[in-house]
Amino acid sequence: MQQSPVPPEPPIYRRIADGLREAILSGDLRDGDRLPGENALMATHGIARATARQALSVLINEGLAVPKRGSGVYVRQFRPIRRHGSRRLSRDQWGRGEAIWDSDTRGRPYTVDEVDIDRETAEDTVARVLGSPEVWVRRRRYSVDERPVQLSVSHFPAALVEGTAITREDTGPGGVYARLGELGHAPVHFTEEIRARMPHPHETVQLDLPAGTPVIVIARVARTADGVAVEVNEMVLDAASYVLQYDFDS
Amino acid sequence: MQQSPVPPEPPIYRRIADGLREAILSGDLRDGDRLPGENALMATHGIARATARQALSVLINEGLAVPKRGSGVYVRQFRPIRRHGSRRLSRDQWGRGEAIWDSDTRGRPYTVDEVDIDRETAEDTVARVLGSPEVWVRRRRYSVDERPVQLSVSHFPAALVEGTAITREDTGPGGVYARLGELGHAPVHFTEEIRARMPHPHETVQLDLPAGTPVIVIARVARTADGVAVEVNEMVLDAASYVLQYDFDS
DNA sequence: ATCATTGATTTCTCTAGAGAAGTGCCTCAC
DNA sequence: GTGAGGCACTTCTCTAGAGAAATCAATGAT
Repeated sequence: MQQSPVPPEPPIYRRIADGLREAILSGDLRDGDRLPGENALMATHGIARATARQALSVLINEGLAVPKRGSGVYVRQFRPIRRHGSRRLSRDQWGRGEAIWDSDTRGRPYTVDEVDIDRETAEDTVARVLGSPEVWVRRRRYSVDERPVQLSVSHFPAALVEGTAITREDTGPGGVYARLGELGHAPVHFTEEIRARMPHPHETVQLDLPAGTPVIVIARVARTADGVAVEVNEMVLDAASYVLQYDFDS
Repeated sequence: MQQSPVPPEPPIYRRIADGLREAILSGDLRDGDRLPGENALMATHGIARATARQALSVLINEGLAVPKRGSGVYVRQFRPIRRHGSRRLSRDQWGRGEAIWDSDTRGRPYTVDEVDIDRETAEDTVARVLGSPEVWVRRRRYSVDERPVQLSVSHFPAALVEGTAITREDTGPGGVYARLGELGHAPVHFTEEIRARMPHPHETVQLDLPAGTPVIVIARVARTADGVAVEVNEMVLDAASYVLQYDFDS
């Protein structure tokens, strides 16, 4: 147990990264600004290419910068979408509460890029919650402003939705929840479980994620008034594009 | 607009990373298992050290592996704590003098490592929400099983809590919410905003985060029945240690 | 004016090698 | 047995250099 009398200096690449990060977080470098590239860092600091790249990779993996091959390295922009979980209780009662984080509140239009509907045998966890091994699965990708921001996989008990519009691409007005209501299984209770992690490779491709961007994973279970689970929906969100909001009373 | 007839092969380091990832996700390599290191990859694939390191760094930045200097590279483990949102803040709990955190850990003991209480001038956003530029700030770090898992910074309007136990280290039974209740400002409405991002350097140090671990940031605003904000709490969570849960009705 | 080509710039991938620093195991002295 | 020292192994940091691939702007042909 010996005390280190002199804290060792951080390595070169880290000192350079620290300096650049400071410039970004302090606002000296703003969204879309160009960072000094490999060649610039090599010249100004007198270091090898690999060391310059290592410094830049720190910022890239932190999600603060994005490299554009053949062009340069740029400060990452962050303009999140606000996704409301439970708002109904609160909205009317105490009016508009002011938000902590800035976000794009005006509703930007969603588009659904890809739709894929199948009848499958569910994974164990999904099958257990839904009480049905056979499920209909709706996979969708949502985009905002031409940018993919969310993947969504919905599971429905096969016996429940067989033959309904839920098994077709166009679910009709009101979407799947309206159809479930018509079947006498209107979802009323919701549970959402939230995690965050680094994306898997296929998620990186489908969401077009740069390095250093985590994903938020939401697993939502919708239940009827009787407590019967009628939908399990797993959503994968580009974390840089979203702020989730939940309002509730004690 | 030319179609690429032959999809180009991914670079070596990526193919190696893909193989190792497959082994991890498929379960061939499990929590704590050791991955082939730099030297092993160099020998088996006939590549340079830098290339082997690049392959391993992919997995490390994805949070799937953790390097231990002088020892090796190991598969990462994931054991989350469940944090209940809308359910945990029930009046019953803090009315009975129980801390909020108790229900988070499901009986697992938590410790407060660091406590720091100050009177400060708040940032703009916090000042605006609380309607008070002067605030008392409580900074805390929570650990479970000797591991730091959460940083928490609470803000209270200075005029409201001046002279109360909220400005002292020991807030007494029931914590700050019980004290606010005694002052006639019991928090009833809650708003939580959630984001995920890569950690800042000081967060990496304070939470002892390995590379490739995002943080979940929660900004909670607590309001009285009149809609007056009495607390703004920003929490930073080790994303690998948490699952958030919110229950609500439509 | 519009389109194709060229060339400079930039990031990306990889090789080869070297020394520093931390870990863990084994051996040896006590 | 118990602790100290040594040694092999591991990751970490960095240098120097080279070609591939993408971008962007300028140039030239139509």
